[in-house]
Amino acid sequence: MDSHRSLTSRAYHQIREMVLSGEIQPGSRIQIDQLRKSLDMGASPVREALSTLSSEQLVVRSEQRGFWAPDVSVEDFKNLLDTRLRVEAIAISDAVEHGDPAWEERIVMLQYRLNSLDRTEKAIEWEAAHRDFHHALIAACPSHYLVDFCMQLYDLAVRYRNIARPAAYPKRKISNEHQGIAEAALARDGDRAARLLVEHYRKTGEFLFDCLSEQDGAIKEAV
Amino acid sequence: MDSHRSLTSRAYHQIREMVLSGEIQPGSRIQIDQLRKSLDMGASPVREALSTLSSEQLVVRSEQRGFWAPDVSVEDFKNLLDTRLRVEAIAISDAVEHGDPAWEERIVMLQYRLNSLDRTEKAIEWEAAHRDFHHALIAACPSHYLVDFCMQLYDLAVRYRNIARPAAYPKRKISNEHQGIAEAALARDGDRAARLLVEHYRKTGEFLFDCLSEQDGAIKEAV
DNA sequence: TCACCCAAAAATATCGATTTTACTTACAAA
DNA sequence: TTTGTAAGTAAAATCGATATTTTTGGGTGA
Repeated sequence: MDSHRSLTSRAYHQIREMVLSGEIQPGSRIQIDQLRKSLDMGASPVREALSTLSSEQLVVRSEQRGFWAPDVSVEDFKNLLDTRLRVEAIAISDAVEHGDPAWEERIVMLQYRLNSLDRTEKAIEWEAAHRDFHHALIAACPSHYLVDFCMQLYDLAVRYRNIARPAAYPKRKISNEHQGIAEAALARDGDRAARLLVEHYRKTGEFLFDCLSEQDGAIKEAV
Repeated sequence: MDSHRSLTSRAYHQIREMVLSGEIQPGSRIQIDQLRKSLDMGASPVREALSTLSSEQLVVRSEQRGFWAPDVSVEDFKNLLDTRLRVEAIAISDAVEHGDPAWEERIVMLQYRLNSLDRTEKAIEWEAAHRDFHHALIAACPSHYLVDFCMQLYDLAVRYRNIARPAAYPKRKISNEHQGIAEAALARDGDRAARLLVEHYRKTGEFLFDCLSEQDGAIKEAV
């Protein structure tokens, strides 16, 4: 990729992936020296990457004491989801209002791609396509501030999805939901698109919510 | 301050101030070596600070080519303001719904402090108090994601205010507007608080909008 | 005059080593 | 026991130097 030219950006992307995937456990310490060795680079690029990640909430920095993977909690996930629903509803309405033909075509293309990929067999590609699809929906929103914020929340939500580790994905046809949202967007029905998107997130959210609560329970029992 | 213990955080705050105040001109290059000397420290803390700032949109990073102060434009300010109005309206409604006595007391206290300070004679203190006041209004919003985002947008807006350099501040009594918002919030009238807050920002926004447009005109004439 | 290429200069990116800070353990005094 | 203190250890923070990359400026040929 173009953005992996410098060691700093390689470190950024790799550490980011480790946090999002749950490979680095929530609440656990992130040691610079250890990363430095496993990534085979000096401390500077690692520190820079961690600094950047910490202002994206993907890493928590404690002055003079190092870096940590953020804690997770049902409470936090509730806030995250709730914020996302409301902000992204605004973003998609804006996008529907301002989208041009290129915006439409990209949505169509990505929806097709998403349908072509098997979620479990081609997990990496599916993840990337899913993110691209949701980005494409709101990409025509004139405020890049809003779009960037939505994608930041998207990433944090994906982390919760990975950490909740659902035994199996729900049976409801997610691709149908995607199609509904895309159709509403392309039909320039902003309200409907927003409503369906919110519903889509809320359903996924509640499913994960249950997974998380079970884990919490299991942990408490173990103690 | 507590947060200035490390060189990195000193660098962060100082560079941030330089960008927000307009001391570093929009679009101009930010040279590491120059900063390193003027701040009297090594390159590492400076780079870390710049990395952090770049993911807060206060600095633009161009891979392998260094760092720059973000460009400004009327278009961008429009987006920024518009985003802010809508997101902060949500935040203050939430805060009004969830605020506790400590939240109320802090608003009262900060409004008093703000009124006691002269905007031109005690500019630094006024700025800090103004930021604290606006933060206090939304601080009871349960989603720290939303609150943090609002404050990020607040800072970007302050940058525009500093860059627009209004010859004189408008005559309208800003403290009255603040009081109106605070009263509505304390009376638990979320809708009214949101409406007044939006109005407050929009008025300031349009005022700055004019200043910026004039500057644009002046620049074009000079060329 | 203009476009193009190459060498010198400047600036960024990175590393390895040093310094500083925070945490832990051990021990002594109350 | 509890409290306080001091030495030792581990990790982060920082620095100075080196390696890479980009930019600049001048010269050449069409």
